Amino acid sequence: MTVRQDIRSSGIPALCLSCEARHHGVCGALDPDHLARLAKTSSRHKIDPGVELIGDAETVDSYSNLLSGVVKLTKSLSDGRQQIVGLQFAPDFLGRPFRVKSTINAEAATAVSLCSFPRAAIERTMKESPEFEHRLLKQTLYELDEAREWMVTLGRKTAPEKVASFLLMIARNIDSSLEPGARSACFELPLTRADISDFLGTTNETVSRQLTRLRMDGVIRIENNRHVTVDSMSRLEQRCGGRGATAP
Amino acid sequence: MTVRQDIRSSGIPALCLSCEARHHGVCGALDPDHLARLAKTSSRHKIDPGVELIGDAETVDSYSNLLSGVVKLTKSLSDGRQQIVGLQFAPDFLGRPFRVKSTINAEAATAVSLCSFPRAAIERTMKESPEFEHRLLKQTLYELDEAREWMVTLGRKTAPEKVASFLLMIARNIDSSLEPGARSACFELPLTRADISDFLGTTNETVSRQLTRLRMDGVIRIENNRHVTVDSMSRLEQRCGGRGATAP
DNA sequence: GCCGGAGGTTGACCCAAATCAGGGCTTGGC
DNA sequence: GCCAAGCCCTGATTTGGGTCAACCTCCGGC
Repeated sequence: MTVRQDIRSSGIPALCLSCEARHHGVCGALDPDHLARLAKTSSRHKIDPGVELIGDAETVDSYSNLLSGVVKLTKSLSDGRQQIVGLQFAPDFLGRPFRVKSTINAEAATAVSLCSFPRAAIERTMKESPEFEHRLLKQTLYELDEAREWMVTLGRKTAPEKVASFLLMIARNIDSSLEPGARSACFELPLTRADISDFLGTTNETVSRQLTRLRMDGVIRIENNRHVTVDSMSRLEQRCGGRGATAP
Repeated sequence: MTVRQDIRSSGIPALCLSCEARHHGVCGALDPDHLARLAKTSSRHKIDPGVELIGDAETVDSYSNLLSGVVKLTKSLSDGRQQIVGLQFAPDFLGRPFRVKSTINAEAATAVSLCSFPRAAIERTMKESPEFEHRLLKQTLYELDEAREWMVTLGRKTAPEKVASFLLMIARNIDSSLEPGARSACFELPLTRADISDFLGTTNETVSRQLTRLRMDGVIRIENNRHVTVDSMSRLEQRCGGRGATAP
């Protein structure tokens, strides 16, 4: 409480205020001294869709908090085949600790604004504040869970199930007012059809076909290619291929 | 050094000695006091292939270090489709911090021996020793990298490429004497054909066909279904579909 | 020895999704 | 207004790998 007050009054970027909203914010854990010191080194950036964040000279040696927008993490094979291996939403933390060269590309999927810190500042904070590292561990564990969830989708689901699962995941991440038992949802798709297919391991034609099928069946509506309304969340869930059953 | 001496003389299980072998061992980071206290709570187990480790009453409330053997982490859909989302080799650390119910199944793929600690002891150590948590963060980051690497394989590689990639990964994990530029390798497959297909998102028939194709082409030899000799690592690598190129 | 089951291989067939191709809508530049 | 470039949709065709089925080998039990 006091911490957050202090942040607000000292003009530290808004990201730190929102960190507690999702469990993988990393700043909320800091005491006021560390926060203030970290804040002095921070800088804000606005990034256009399609711009690379990692591999770019300006940001390669920094860590950032994502303030708004969506960032896609991709890996490619040498012949051009590409796979999206993760999506980051505000207020996720961007950057890979303990590693100089990343094998992952990060690219703005939508317009993105972020608040970045020099590598040295973050690593110093990490050393001095165990609680900060603890938060980072939690975010990493969360991302690992997400990645493994998608491995099931990539390896075992059919094309219709993949697209339904994707819509559900986006709905839950974008439409933050969404309750677990909500009957409908409404959001802007942060990705093009081609991006979605890179995420799902299919082609843009297949994504397009499955979306029209969902439209025809009255499960969703789409306006302007991007604005999606899910009329029946339950019917969308049914098409995801059966949520993980741990016991046989 | 002294630490490792102390461990040996105090009869602490061997796992702690091997932790420094791979970067994701977690015990090497502890000071002697913590180590000794942790060691008192430890117990050793031998597990047969096919036995579930998580979901089982005896081990659900504990963390373990894997001493030998291979453990597969799986997720299933309600209709029975299954995906292996991770493999753990000695001396990996098993267990999911900060979470009571796991959505993941862990099962011994081969005969396994492990050394387990009660949940409370590990969590206490984690609180008191930031260095311990730091190691855990590193292991988690490493597993995240592995998971993302496999997402590319699952989403974008063909069946022949998948099988070649799998063999290469196993070779690198099992045959620990393997140098990056080695010309050949030799190891026991820790998984059945069905397991391999669950890992690669295909069927056992496809795995079998691709293995015979590799045999016919003189890239590998197989004895007793499990013992694999890679005669030409370079030709195997060529069939993996082109290692990740970050820049286009 | 006989039997049954698990794991592995191979062939024949078929289908879901990739590929190829064409066309429409929107947006921005000139 | 006109044109070009993205992005999206849809139809026709092809194919990689899934499905089904048969058979083999290796064990362990009795």
